[in-house]
This record gives sequence, C-alpha cells and structure tokens, in this order.
Amino acid sequence: MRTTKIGKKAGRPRSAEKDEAILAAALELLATQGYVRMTLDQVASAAGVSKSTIHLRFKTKADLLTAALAAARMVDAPPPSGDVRTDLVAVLEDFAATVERVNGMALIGTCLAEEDHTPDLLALLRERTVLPRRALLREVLEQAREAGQVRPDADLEPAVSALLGPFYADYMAGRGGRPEWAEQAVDLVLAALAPQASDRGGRPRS
Amino acid sequence: MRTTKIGKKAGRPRSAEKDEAILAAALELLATQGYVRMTLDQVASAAGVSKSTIHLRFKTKADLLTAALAAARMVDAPPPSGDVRTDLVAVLEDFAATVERVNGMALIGTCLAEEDHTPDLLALLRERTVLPRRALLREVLEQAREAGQVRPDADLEPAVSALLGPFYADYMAGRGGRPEWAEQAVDLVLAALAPQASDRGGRPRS
Amino acid sequence: MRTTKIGKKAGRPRSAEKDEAILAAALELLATQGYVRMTLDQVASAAGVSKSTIHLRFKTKADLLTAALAAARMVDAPPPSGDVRTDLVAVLEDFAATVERVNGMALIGTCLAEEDHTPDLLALLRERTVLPRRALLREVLEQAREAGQVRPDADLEPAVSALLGPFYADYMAGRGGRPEWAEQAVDLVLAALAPQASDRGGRPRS
Amino acid sequence: MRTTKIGKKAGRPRSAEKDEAILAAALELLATQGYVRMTLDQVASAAGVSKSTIHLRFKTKADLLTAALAAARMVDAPPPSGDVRTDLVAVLEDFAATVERVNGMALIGTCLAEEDHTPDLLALLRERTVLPRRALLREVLEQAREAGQVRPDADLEPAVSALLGPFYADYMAGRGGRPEWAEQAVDLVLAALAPQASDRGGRPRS
DNA sequence: CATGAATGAGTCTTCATTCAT
DNA sequence: AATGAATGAAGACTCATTCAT
Repeated sequence: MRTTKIGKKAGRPRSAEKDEAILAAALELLATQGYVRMTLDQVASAAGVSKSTIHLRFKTKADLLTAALAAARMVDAPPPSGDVRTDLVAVLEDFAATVERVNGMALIGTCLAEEDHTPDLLALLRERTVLPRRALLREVLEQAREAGQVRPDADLEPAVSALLGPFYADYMAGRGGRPEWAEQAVDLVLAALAPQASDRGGRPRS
Repeated sequence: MRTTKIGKKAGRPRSAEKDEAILAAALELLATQGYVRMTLDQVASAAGVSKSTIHLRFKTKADLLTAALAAARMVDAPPPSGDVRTDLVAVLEDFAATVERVNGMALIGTCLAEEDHTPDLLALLRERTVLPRRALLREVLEQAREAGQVRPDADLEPAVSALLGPFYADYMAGRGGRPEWAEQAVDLVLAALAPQASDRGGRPRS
Repeated sequence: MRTTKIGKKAGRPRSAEKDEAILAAALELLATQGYVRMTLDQVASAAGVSKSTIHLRFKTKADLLTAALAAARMVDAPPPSGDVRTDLVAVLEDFAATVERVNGMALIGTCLAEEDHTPDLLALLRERTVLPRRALLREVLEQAREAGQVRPDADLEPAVSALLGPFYADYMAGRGGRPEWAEQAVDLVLAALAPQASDRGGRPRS
Repeated sequence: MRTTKIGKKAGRPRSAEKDEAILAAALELLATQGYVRMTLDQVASAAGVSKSTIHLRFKTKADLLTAALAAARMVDAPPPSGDVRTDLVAVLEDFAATVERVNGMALIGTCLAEEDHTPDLLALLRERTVLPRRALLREVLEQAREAGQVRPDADLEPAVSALLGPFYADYMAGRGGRPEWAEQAVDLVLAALAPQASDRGGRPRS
C-alpha cells in the first residue's frame, strides 16, 4: 500500500544523483541510438543504476524520454553585445555548437521520425529549444528595426526562418559543419531587410 | 549441359508487380513508422506478399530500405517557365508538396536518426532528392545572374540554402504547411541578391 | 552509496530449482533431439520456465548446452571390490547403464556430429565422462599388474580401449544391449594380458 | 499429367551426372554439417543444380540423405594376403582410412544422433559399412581357427568387437589418429585367442 | 526435365515491463 | 528505495517444400 502522507515522504528519499544520471544517460542515448533502438538496459548501465530504478521513476519508456528531453537545457543565455550582426551570428553559432555537442541532428531526426508515435518529443523540442531560440533572434531583429537598421514593414518570422533554415538545409546537403554558414546567413538576411528599400523584386504577398 | 539460350532466363520470372508493391510498401512504412519500428511483417502484409518473398529480393532489412529509398522518384522535372521568381517558387512548392505527399519529414527524420547506424539512408536521400533539387535552384539563379537580375559576385550556395532552409525551420517551429513560405523565402533571397548593391551591412567574410 | 554488505546480494535471488530444471531439460533434449533439432522453446516448456529465463542464465544456445553437459554427473564412484575381473566388469556395466539411462549413444552422436561446429561438446564429454572412466579402468589394471595378475610389460592404454571399445562396436553393429558384453570384453583382455607370456603371436611392433 | 508409359520413358531422361553430383554433395555435407544443419541449398549449389532438381529426384530431405548413404561404397575389397595378423591389420587400417577420408566420425555421429528421428540412416550405415567389415574380420578369424592359430572354442563375435572397438574408444578419448592402434588391437586379440589356453584368469562365461 | 519464385512454419534472440527480495 | 529475476510479445532471418514457366 502506498504511503499517502504527503509533505513528508516516508522511507528513503529517491536519490537525486540517480535522477540526473538517468536523465543524462537517456538524452545521450536518445541522440546516439534513436528512440526505438535505445534500450532501457543501455540507459541503466550508462547511468549506473538498475533497470527497475528507472521504472520506479518513469512508468514507461516514452515517459523517460520526454522527461529527458524536458530536462535538457539546450538554449544558452543570449550573448549581450550591441551590434545587430554580431548578435545574430552569436545566436546562430551557439545554435550550431549546441547541436553538434549533443549530436543534435540525430536527436532532431528522432523527434521527427517519432512524431506520429510520440508527438511529445517534437513538441518538447520545439518548446524548449526551437521557439526560445527564435524568440532570441526575433528580439534582436526588433531592436534593429527600432534602430532603423531594418525596414519598418519587414516581416520578421520569415527572416528568422531564413536565419536558422540554412543550418538544416546545409546539413541535408552534406554541407554541414562549415563555420561560415552563420555569417553568410546573417548577411543575406540583413541585405534583404536593409531599409533603403525602393522597389526590388519583393512584390507584396498575395 | 546448361541452357545457353541467353536473354531468356530459365524458371519462373520474378513478379514485377510484387517488386513494386514491396518497394512502395517499404517506403510508405519507412516514412510512417521509421526504420526500426517498421517490421518486415508489416511490409509483407502491406505489399500482399510473404515475408520470404521479400527476403528473396533483399537479403536484409537495410537492403530493402535503401532500395526503397533509391527507387523513390521524388524530384519532379523542373517547371519550364521564364520568370526567375516564378521558377524558384515552383521548385520550392514542388518540394513542399512532395514532402507532404510522402510524409517526408518523418522520412527525413528517420534518415537523420539512422545516420550513425545506416548511413546509406541519408546518403541516398541526399543524392536522390536534396542535391538534385539544389541543382535546380542553382541553375535558375545562375540564369538570373546572367540576365542581370542577380548580383554578379553573389555566392549562390548560401542562397540556395536560404531558399530551402525556411521549410525545415518552419517545420521545426511548428509553422509548417503555411502556403506563403515559398514566396516569402524567394522574395527574401531575391531582395538580398538584387544587383544595385551599394552599401549594405554585408561586410566581406573573413 | 552502494550497498557494501557483501555476501548478501541485492534483489531477488535466482531460483535454484529453475537452474536445475533448465539444465536437466536441456540435457535430456540434447540427447533425444540433438543439438540443432532441440529448440529453446522445448527446453523452456520442459523446464517449466519462460524462454527468457533461460537466456538470463545462458547467453546463447551453445552456452546452455555446454553448461548442461558440464553439469551432468555421469561417472559414478567406482565399486570398491577386490577382484580384478569383478571390478572391471562393474565399471563397464556402470558405463553401459549410464549410457542407456541418458540416451547416451544419441548424446555421443550429437557431440561427434557437432565436433566441427561446437567442439566444446565433445571436449566436455571427453573430460567429464570418457577420461574419468578410463582412469578408473587403468587404475584397476595397474593394481592387477602390481598383484602379478597382469604382465609387467603390458601396455595399459590399448587394454583400456579394448575394454570400452566393444561397447561402441556392438552398438554400431546392432548388437547393443547384450548383457554379456562386459564380461566377454574383460575376459578377452585379461586373457591377453595374462602373465605367463612366453612368445605368443604378439610380435614387437616395428 | 504424369507420363505413365513405362519401359520407354518420355521426355528428356534424367541426367545421370546430376544424380551422382547430388548424391556426392549430399554425403559430403551430411558428414561435415550433420543432418539438420545441412541445407538443400548447400547441396544444390555444391552439386551445381537447382534445389528443385533435387526434389524432383528425392521427395524429401530424409529421402535424399538415405539415398546418399545407400549409394556410398565405403568398404573396399579385402586385401588378399595370407598371414592372419597382416590381414586383420589391413582391414582395420582400411577402416580407419575410410573413416578419415569421409569425415566418418561426424557421419557416424549424425547417424547416431538421428537414430530416433531417421532410423534409416543408422540402419543403412550398419548394413553398408559396419556389417560387411565385421564379416571380413570374422572370415579371417575363422580361417585362422581352421588353421589352428585360434582356439577352437573361441567366440568370434566378441573378438571382432574387440578388434574394431578400440578405434571408437580411442576417438572418444581423444586418442584418435594414432597409427599403432590397429596393430595393438590385433595383437591383443590374437594373444587372447591363442590356442594353448590352459588355465588363465578367463573363467568360463556364465 | 530443369529452374527460379513463392511460401508457411519455425528459431534464436531482444526488450519493456512486472515481481519478489 | 533499490535491485535482480522472470516473463510475454515481438522481429529478423532460415529452410524444406510447392508452384509456375
């Protein structure tokens, strides 16, 4: 029978170290093996605990992995500079560095591949990493717009996608890992958003 | 003495319908289930053949899936228009339509997730779909450059990535499926590449 | 901190009954079915455990079977008599009885048949049953030699082979199961080894 | 519909070369792989025919293997000498040579192991190889008895088993392949059967 | 006749999950 | 709480055999 006395748990408290070890091992293995290929045995031995200890905390494999993804802190604090270009490049390079550090493309691939079966994975990834990073970029662009460095009528969301997008596109093309990509993307977007806009091809959208 | 009449193989010929059914089922299931989750039983019953019939053609699961991916024709012929913007948008929209049609993001996710275990998948995807599409886009841009609609010194590869990238970035952000994305991406890139370049932020790369 | 109380392993202990049941079932089936024909399903259901329980103890089918063979105690303690002939006959009859009890000829056949693929089987059979039994026989003969009942220069190894060999030869000839075989073999060997040796047909070997 | 015109078979006659190739390949593989492990595919490719061609001749795997064993001629004509010892040694050495040549111990093992499932195998082996060889040995011993080189009351069957048996016993003991075994066995048996038998340990059999 | 295709039954092994200590 | 045992449900791959050409 379960102890229901709340506020003061009876018995030995769950080890916080094991908590962390499990989540860290799970995230790492999720990236390197993918959802289905990763086994709880692998997680258990990587975390130095028994399989049952995992099940004690997470009822199911999917639970564990969503928790692992939720616990991941993958968007570092933005860099506090002043220049628009510098700031954008910094965010993008931090993005690339983070992805590389955690074998992120495989992780992203797993979340995409599992979208039908475990939609929480992609949702979490979005909420925890994608959207915060986009917010960072948009903020910089908004400040630039207020500073007159960006056209007042510029649509910022497509610009953000044009900043981040080349990373994915390059990876898919086998052009990943090129250090210049961030600067090139920023330059391209800033060129497109430059204020003196007179009458380029950019017709108003239908 | 062996039959020497060449060109007419002995025995029952292999059913071409089954060939097709197997590859089609495999591709479909690869996209909807992912590499590991998809089972040969599923493929067999989806294709209406026995499991052994699959093994007769493909020694291993990996073989089957690479063959299925290789057989997929996913880059349609380019649209024969004249206008730069129209052509670029057409390629991008065909891209998006194809991805949607074959549950492409899940497929891409699978290939990414499996990169460590079955690198052939991503390699094939690249060779068969990504690179051809990039070539299409680059060709259009080159013609535009010759026609004076694009700066002569423009670096085209980053531009291509800026055209395709937003598709991925949008999807990751949960903004996928918006019909305007292609036009927005094209307009942004064309704006950046416009010829009268006088003095934008684009400092020369280190 | 890990539990350091040694000698008392954590978790549920492995059932010794299941251990025994598995090994017994495996040995039995190895004899009745042969190596390849015997399936883990058969072992599992004969032992009243799940297949996974077997795999928990033995990583592979070969492991299981070598363990089963190794665990088999098939050479009973020698009979403590005094008379040479009686002792030899006793060892041989115990041999025959053991072989019959465990369907031994089929087991021996399996080990021989598998020699190329799983040499451990025959090696174990040799080490655990053949050689100990030979040692028993040789010991009796050595004592007989010391007691003057056997020629001093007699070569004992061939004599041992002549004692055991008829069992195999009879079986191959379809003459297995005859109860007199042991006494006949012993008599023949003792006759050949009798001491008054003057100069019979036994010419010295080249 | 099957052609039933007997005496004059219609259609192309079955290739005798293929017949032989199939049987030879089957026997070889039966020895090297064992009954269950050997596959019809292996036989087919070793014989250079298709699997169906095998089934055309032999309805089932067991049929093929019994036929292969039946076709094997493994007892060479007896050596035409005069001396008892020489003749016995010759038969035994031919026996050992044949066994070695056809990987015979594995073949014997297979027949023993399969005795419960395919008794025909051991029966054939017996009829075609064991019993003929025993007949050869007995014949030599009978002539020796008539020539007075062997006790008149000697029981010959046990003697034959004592001649052949050491081969099996040695093999089981890991002493196989020793060239002296045949002479040692013959010497031992002849010593036991020598005529001047007055009063050795060999008490009359019960 | 001869061949290659097609298949259904079966095998070892893996794994998420539940139990007992 | 933590651990190791136990298990049922798959899954990829094999093989003897039957079909179609």
